[in-house]
Amino acid sequence: MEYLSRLNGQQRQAVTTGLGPVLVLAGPGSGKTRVLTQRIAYLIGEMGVRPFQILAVTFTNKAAREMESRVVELVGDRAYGLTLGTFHATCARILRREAEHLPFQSNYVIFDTDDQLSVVKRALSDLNIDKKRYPPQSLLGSISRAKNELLLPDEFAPENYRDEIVKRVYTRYQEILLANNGLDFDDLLLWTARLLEDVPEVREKYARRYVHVLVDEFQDTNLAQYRLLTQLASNYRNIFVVGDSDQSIYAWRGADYRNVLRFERDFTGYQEILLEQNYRSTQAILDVAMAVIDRNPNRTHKNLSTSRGFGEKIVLHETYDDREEANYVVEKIASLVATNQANTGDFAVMYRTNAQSRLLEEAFLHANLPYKLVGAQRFYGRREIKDIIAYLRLAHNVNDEISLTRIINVPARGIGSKSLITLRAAAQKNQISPGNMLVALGSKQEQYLEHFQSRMGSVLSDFGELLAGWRKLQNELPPLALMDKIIDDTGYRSYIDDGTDEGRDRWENVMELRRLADEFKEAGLDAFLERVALVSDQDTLEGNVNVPTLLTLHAAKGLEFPNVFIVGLSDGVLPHIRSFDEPEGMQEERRLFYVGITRAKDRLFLVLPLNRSSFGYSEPVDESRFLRDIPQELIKDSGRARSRSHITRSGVLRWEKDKVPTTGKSEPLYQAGATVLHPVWGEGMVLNSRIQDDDEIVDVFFAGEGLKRLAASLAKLELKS
DNA sequence: GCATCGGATTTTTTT
DNA sequence: AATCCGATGC
Repeated sequence: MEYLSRLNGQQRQAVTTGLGPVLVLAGPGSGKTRVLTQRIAYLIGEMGVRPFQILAVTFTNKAAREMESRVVELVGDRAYGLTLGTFHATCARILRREAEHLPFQSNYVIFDTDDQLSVVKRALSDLNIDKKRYPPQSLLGSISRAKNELLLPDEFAPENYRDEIVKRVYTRYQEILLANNGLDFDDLLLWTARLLEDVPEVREKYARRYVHVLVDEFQDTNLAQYRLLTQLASNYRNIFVVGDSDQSIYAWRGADYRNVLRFERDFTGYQEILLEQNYRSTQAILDVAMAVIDRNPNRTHKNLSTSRGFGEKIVLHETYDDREEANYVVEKIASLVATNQANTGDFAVMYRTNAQSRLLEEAFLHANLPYKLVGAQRFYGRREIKDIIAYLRLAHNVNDEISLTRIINVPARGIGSKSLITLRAAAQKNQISPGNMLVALGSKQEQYLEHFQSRMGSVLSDFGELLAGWRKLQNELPPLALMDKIIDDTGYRSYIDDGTDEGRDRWENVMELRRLADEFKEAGLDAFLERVALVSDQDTLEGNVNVPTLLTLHAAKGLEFPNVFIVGLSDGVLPHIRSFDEPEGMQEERRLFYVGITRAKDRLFLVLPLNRSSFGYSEPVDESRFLRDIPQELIKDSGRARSRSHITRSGVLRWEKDKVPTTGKSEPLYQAGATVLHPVWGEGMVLNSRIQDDDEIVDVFFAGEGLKRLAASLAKLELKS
């Protein structure tokens, strides 16, 4: 129990509290994860609770993994059997196990946002609704909101004409999903919650098993998640939730702060514990954060305090435009690293919208500085990855028509839209799915051939034969082998790798996916597909790469960095223009800014461009209204020139242009972050190094000299440890 | 059935 | 600026 001594009084109270409902209100940096993990350890180690009786849910796999490893650190293999995972993954598993009670089969596939959009479009065309008048995106939003409120199509009560349309589309949408044996993200929560509410024996089973339920980021739960939790905790009422309403930034996807009120109402006699002591940031940063968040109405003021001291004032910097904003960030990072004030991995650059990452990436590439970018889209959104996954999904579940439509003619095999329409019609006539019709054609069931012209029939049968083959192998081969067979059968490699640089990149992405598939030798195709469907953006954050991180403010939640840049602080970006109409939205923007600020441990840089390019044009922009709320005495006197007219396009340090690194065989001797000694310039910091033509090219930042590019064979560098 | 061109459209945030 | 969609021609 020696670990308990490292907790403060409130934390210890939370960790060691007895049975019953507990609501922990935890400010940023107050050791929330620590409390959760130690609570689990305490239950296992001191209260004699068996791990399989504990359920802990988070929002991202990364948070789940981190909690798991910390629990293992504390109690070792006594943690074995613990249920710890994201809401979505936990639900996905329950649904596979309990599929017999539900209107789909256990080998269902999970539809991502793109798939969902395809389904909406299908529904619109089935119903003859004009998608110009009813944009699929917005209909999908309405459907998703309904699902988050646990409303099935026939329970959806229209309040206006648009709702009538939504209801019709939603009805058709859900029919299509079920016909495809597919579930969307919202369904995972919806069906699990409904299952627990509607089938008493299932509820009993889980409510009796899970003696303790723990929830991270409670402020981000939606109604479906809340109802799910109350069902799970219905037997023992040992529910331990941790959250911070000031960090609620997901209302737009159904998160409902009223869940805190519901909790207070439904779990009477609950204990409330406040964690206010901050262990992360300097007081200067906390003062800025409080100044910003205090402007939100209807909240109780939290007094964030730290024992870390005041620290450095924050930096507010204006640049001419967004391009120079990116350059400023890169230069600032380089100079802090070069002057030994920080390590390369100590930085995060945060922005409101994903599109803002592009200029930043360009600036980093230009300066030859490595970086990492958080965002699942980056990988899983790629065409080649989606193609391969669609093939696997189809092999796993031939009813998945969305995947079928995606790849039936990729690579081109002469099955165009005409054939597809004919296939669909024929399948419908025979009361089977198009996938099954193909499999039948491929298995030489000639009776179906009569629906097609001879050439069409033979191309379809050929493809059906392939599909039938994969389907058979799907259970025998590990995911990687099946993937290779598909790539081989379809000639996918020569299709994608056309000899261009882009083609090579695309093939490398496929190789990356192969590597991931290889990790699922034992777990199987099921688990692999679930994993690729439920990756979150944060999950793409690799742990130990020691380079700056680029990420959205949303993705930054739960993380911390010594030095944080928040860029694009102009009105319309942060707060985003789409939130201008409703005060609720504006308040959420403010919380988003607050989340960003409170990620910083030591230094905070707020950067704003005076001009911004959008759709190809550069326009002057106003500064973010949030900046006006920060007291001057917390801001370092820098960057904010006497007059805005002093800030011009000129005088920007441009880093040497160079070619992309070649593919050398050996490893660079000098690693980014290492200190080297040069006979003339003295001590410098390695920013980047790569092998080029049998030599090593090293970029070194010398405090007095600036950035120098050196050839290792000539420069006589000495590596200091 | 497929490639190409031109015009429209895009940008909120994500499990 | 970049991508997507639909119409057109081959």
